[in-house]
Amino acid sequence: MPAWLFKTEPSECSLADLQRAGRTTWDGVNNPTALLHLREVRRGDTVFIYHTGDERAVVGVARAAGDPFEDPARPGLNPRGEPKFAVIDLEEARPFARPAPLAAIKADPRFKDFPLVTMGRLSVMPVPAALERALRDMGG
DNA sequence: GCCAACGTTGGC
DNA sequence: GCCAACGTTGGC
Repeated sequence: MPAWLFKTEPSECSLADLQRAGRTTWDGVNNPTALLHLREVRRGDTVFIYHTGDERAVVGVARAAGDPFEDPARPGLNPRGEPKFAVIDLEEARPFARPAPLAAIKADPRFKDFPLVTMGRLSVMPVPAALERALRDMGG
């Protein structure tokens, strides 16, 4: 099952918020590359949640509750005739026993090509299977 | 608060 | 279509 990493500012939508809400629509992705990745997520996929700002750590994991769909709040088509903005529902958010800090991820050579390290502004990215195992080892 | 990286916008 | 200016993200 593919895995992904979503970034969020915890003051906007934290892992605890996701947990509290149960099933939550993940919206607000604007970056074209991030949207390309978001459209590839499928129901049941694993979604690691990363907190930006002061925390800077992968804090837990959730599950895609369905496939991506057009953002009802932002209708409109891109130049290729597809809906411009996509969103997805997440569920089953649960925290890691120990958050995996960005500093530890950066220090681990297995992550040297991971977009979280190499590409600061990407908010949705694929997590290769080997790195999914590495993240679970680090975090719980 | 600063800055690097990247995207977007608008004049030409 | 080019490119300079500006905006945004997010670490430091």
